[in-house]
Amino acid sequence: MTAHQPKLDWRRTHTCGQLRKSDVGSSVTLNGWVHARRDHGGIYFVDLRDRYGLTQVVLGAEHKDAVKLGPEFTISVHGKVVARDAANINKERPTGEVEVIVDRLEILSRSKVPPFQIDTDEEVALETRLTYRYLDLRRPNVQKNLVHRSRFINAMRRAFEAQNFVEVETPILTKATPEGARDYLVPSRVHPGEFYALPQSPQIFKQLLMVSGLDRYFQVARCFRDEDLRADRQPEFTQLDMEMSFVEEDDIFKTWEQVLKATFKDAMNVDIQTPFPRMSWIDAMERFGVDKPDVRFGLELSEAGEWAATCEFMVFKEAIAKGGRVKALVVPAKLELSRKDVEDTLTCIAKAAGAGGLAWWKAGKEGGVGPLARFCKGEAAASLMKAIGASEGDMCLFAAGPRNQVWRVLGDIRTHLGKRFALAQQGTWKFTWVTEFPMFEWDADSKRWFSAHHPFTAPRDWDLGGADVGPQDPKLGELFSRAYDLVMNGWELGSGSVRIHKTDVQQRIFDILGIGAEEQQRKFGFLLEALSFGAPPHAGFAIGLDRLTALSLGMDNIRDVVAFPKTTSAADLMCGAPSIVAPEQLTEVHIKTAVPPAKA
RNA sequence: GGGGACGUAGCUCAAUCGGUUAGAGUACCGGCCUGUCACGCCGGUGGUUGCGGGUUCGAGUCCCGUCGUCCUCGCCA
Repeated sequence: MTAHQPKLDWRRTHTCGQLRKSDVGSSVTLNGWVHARRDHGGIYFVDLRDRYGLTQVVLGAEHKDAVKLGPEFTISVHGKVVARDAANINKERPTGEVEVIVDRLEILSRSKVPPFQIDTDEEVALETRLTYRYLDLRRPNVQKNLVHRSRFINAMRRAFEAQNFVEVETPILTKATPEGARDYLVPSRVHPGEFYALPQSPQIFKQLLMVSGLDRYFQVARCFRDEDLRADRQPEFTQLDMEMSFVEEDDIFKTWEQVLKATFKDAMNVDIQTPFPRMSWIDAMERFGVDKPDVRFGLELSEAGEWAATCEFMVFKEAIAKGGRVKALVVPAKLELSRKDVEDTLTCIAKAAGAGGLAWWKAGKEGGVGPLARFCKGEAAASLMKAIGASEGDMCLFAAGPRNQVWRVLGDIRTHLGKRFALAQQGTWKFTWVTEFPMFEWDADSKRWFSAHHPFTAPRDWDLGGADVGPQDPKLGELFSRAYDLVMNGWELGSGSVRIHKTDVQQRIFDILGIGAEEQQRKFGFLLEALSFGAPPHAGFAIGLDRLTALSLGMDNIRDVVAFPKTTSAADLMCGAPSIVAPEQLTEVHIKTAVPPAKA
């Protein structure tokens, strides 16, 4: 007659971040990982950790198992919640006023000694962290980034749904595109010698959804680009992608301003300023020298062309005569740039940006100091100071040459100075819409035009002669598009455009890009066909969620907000991807590699 | 594809001008400790200095190559 013994239940009644003074007296069961252990001979303390926090559990001498507990063992403890003596309260922890006196300990899972310590904030080499990413993610500071990301994305979802958007999934196995980034290819088993491509973005599909009448679409979309990596670029990344019908730029801007305002409030309780200021691309370049200006600080570029045209400094004079530009960056005297700073560091930046050198002048009514001083005698000094808005003692830096180079030189220097003097106020999020980008960019190597944004972007000024010029016409470089970027704190967060919704316009753009009629049909026939069935005017936008969530945490490496990121060489150190595959697998998909089987 | 930095104990780092047996902290193992909270104290194990070659009486250190990680230029419609 064996009485039926109910099996002891090891499952938790509370999490490790939950217990407070109000729980004193109750019996609880906690599950978690052994974080830190403190053995005092007759008494043994364990900080038990789970996603929610740490709770100190106390084991008396009767628990012989306790001394066998290793770091990162997974255990279950049952016991009574007691209040700590005033002297023993840990003010650093939310659970620090209580502890659990354990009457039952069960080891759920043992652990090998971990390759690095989970219970410290010691910096560990990324190589090791990524190899054991599942352990790295146990570290509270790393884990909280993923939790934040989840909260952030869900807040965005709610904001879009509140505005009647429909979330639609688009294919991952799709078609290679001739323009843009390098595609990741997937061989087809069923169609020998043919390939799918992973999407660089859901661009064409979302436009087709507008043709379908979905009207408002969004998606948390994974995108793939086979290009080299950076701190802010992974080969696969996530966009919050959207598209709207019967709208123009304004509507997209307003929608996103609402979504981002709601998201920052919802996920972070941060109030961001809306509407976001708008700035044309040409203004951004002229004022800041870059298309993604950090507007948290001033230090804007000034115009020196008029002064340069009549000055005695031949480099300036000739630059203007050749149709180039001369601009200046006036660095206030209080920032204290030394001659060495200018002639070493800043000149180095200028040269890297394509300049021959960096002309400088410490402004002064008596002619100032520096290489430019001898051209600034008498009236010239005063007129230059007036032209560029400099005061006595300011350090004035000049770039002369083709406008793209002038912008870049001074833009790079401005960005550098912003970082060096910490000019940007931390903890603020300043958004700007940058609008009216150039339509085409000339590629000197292939001697043809490329879309600055993508080939489906509507031109702003179709009448400017664009409809008649041939595909080699330099005038195409003067055309602007209806593309726009969202910039925050000097980062490009996302981009979008008003789209072409007419077949003939789309065909004309393909013509200019050197995509012939036959190729247009083969590669984009379905899109051109779709546009011929009453396509509504539409526009869209996509934001890089990895960058946005990283920035909202004050980080500048997106690996910190990606669960399983890849290295600079696009490898996954944990699972060992990419890897060779069995010859049979290759045969099945009709692939023969040109690489000898060296690393087997 | 180019440039730069780095690679030493499980982890984080040190090692003088090229010179004795490559050290420290931490982790781990053993011992002690009933109020700690990154507990403390005592003792111990632990090294193909990424890998291969070269120079040298002698290489962690210098040279060449290679692999890996990071940053960056090109690239990323």
